[in-house]
Amino acid sequence: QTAYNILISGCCKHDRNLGRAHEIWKEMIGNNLVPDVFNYTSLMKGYCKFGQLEKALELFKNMVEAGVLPNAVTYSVVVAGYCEEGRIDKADEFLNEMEDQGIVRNLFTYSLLINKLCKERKSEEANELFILMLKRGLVPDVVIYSTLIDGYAKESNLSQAFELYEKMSNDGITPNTITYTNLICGLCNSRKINEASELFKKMNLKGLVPDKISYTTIMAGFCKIGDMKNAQGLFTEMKQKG
RNA sequence: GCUGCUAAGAGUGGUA
Repeated sequence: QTAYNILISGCCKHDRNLGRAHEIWKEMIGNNLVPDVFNYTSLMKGYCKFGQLEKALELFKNMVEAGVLPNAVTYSVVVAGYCEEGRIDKADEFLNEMEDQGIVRNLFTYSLLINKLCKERKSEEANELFILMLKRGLVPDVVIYSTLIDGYAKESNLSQAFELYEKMSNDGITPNTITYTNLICGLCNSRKINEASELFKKMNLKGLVPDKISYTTIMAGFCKIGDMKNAQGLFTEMKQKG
């Protein structure tokens, strides 16, 4: 059963293998195995990821009818599917149904909604949701903070972005490479390359190792203002460090 | 084809 799930989830990573995933699914059933919540969720994720939300919803119905209880992961997979289609309203509705079933919203479900709102450049709404989440007693983590920071940074609302950065530090949550990259990206887009550069150094001083994305982000910032010299310097450094 | 290796969340820029 677990072996089947490895195959199914593996197939679900590329849309061209979705059909294959379904065949494995059928084979599994043909071998008298009853799909469990993992199997359902894996296949549903494949469908959600590649724009076939209807099929995922059908599976959801099937599993409930078969007496297999969806868990928080199952719900969040569907929520991700709704978000993918830009249906935040439906996603939220679905989460209400989840809560009716006695499963509370967690960091993952909030993160999905917050991320989608941020991507739609609705950071204020995202922030309101974030505050609601806090009121419900959930403890934010570095992912949620980074998501929100990115949202504000992308709206060029740098003051809010840095305010959150301060807040998370006060809350004892350590910013990671992604958090810094998000801030740096915001600074670069506002042509504040000097501040971006400072932050990049600060990040290194804190022992964080810039990755490929950190480098390309700040390099793009230098390129943007025509400072090819520094851009190339960073590129050299990047190659040296592997 | 790019970054795969067992179910859910975050970051850059891409070429056909």
